[in-house]
Amino acid sequence: MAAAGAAPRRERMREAILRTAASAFRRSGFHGASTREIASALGMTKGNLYHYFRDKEQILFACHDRSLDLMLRSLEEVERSSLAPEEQLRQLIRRHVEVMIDGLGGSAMALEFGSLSPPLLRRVIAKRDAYEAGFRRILSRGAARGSFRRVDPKVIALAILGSINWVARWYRLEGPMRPAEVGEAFADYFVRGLLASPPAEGHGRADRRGRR
Amino acid sequence: MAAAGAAPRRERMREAILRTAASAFRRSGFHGASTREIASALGMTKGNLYHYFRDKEQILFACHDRSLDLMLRSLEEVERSSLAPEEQLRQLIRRHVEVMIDGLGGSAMALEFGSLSPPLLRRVIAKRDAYEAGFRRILSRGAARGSFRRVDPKVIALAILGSINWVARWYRLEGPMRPAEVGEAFADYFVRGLLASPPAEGHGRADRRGRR
DNA sequence: GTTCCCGTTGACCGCGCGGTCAACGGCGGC
DNA sequence: GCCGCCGTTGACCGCGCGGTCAACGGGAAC
Repeated sequence: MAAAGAAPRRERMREAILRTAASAFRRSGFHGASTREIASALGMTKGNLYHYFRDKEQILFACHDRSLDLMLRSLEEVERSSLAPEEQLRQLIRRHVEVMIDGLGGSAMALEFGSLSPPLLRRVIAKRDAYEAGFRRILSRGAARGSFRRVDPKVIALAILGSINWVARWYRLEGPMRPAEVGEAFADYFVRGLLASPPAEGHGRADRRGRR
Repeated sequence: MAAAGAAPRRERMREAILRTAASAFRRSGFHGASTREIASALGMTKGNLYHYFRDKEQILFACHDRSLDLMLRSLEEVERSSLAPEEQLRQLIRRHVEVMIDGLGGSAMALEFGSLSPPLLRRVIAKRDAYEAGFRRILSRGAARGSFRRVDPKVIALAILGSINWVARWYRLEGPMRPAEVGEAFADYFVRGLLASPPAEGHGRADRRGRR
């Protein structure tokens, strides 16, 4: 056989399992989705899952870990670019939305992680925190340049991320909107709420605020 | 006796159970939280739960149902008021955030409902849809008046609601922010992204912005 | 043709789950 | 002072879960 696939057989199987499992976890929750059910959706039996993952928890962990890696890669690329902060933010939001929808495993960020044992939980949280920190960094950079209003980056980052992660709860592939359209709408809305001056024109030199 | 408490004993017990259960469901998921664990957090034994609710599913259903009723009541009050749409939206967001945090272990709207059986699920979805419809109505009304930009009300409503529901995932009472501050920050941000003309800083709101 | 290995199976295990129920006890009504 | 009732218990049940393992089979390597 030629190395066309590029991904070793075993690795492709692991990925298929993660996709299926993530989807089941999202539908029924970690404890609600049985290993039998996941296996059967893949056309195999439960025992076989354990040749690819040590246990169920490792599957949940891998879901989170992979999708967080995807997100972190997006973040890195966007930050390395020379785009203005508002454009960086727009792009990051777009990509996050698309990973959330297309990268089926992607929606892992919306899964419960309360069910992970402390060591694995710590690793997931560390990556999630790194991602959130990047988000806040972009907000702060934009504020420093004067293109964004000065907001609390923590709360606003969580607001934006919450919206995006929630997409996994309502988006349906059969629906009328393409993933990219959702991403565009979100990016537009969230960036607009941050801009110091109205987008169309007018350098309305924002007010100097500083109470409290 | 003196009707001071106003709520019959039994009803108060039911409410306590719902609070505790909602919190457990949020932490571990519906299937991950055992009835023994919920009962023990209330200082009782599992069997006793079944004197207040027929089964575990009824508990989850009641969580959703009550918090949706709260939200719908908010919506009704806000819509009946004569406030401008942007002020209605601001208030609705504030109240939703606060119910989410303070309310019935509040965050029921953020719980999985995939575990409900079809008949109960339908009832929950009906109420949720009614609430979302109200949200969209306010957006459309604002657009009709020219105070809001013309956006897709569906997507934007889901964006806002996602953010708010996500609060249940990260808000900690021990944290630095008061619930009302989160609500204010959200209301401000989400309304600003919708306004057709820049805020102009004079809406008589007693907001305090700026971080330390 | 023979060997070996890896992906796969299905029978099996113990556990903790959701849910049931007979018994009980303390308090309010009389 | 007695009765009846409601809230509460804890022993109990069957089930389906996550996880294990001996056995097997078919394709690649030689």
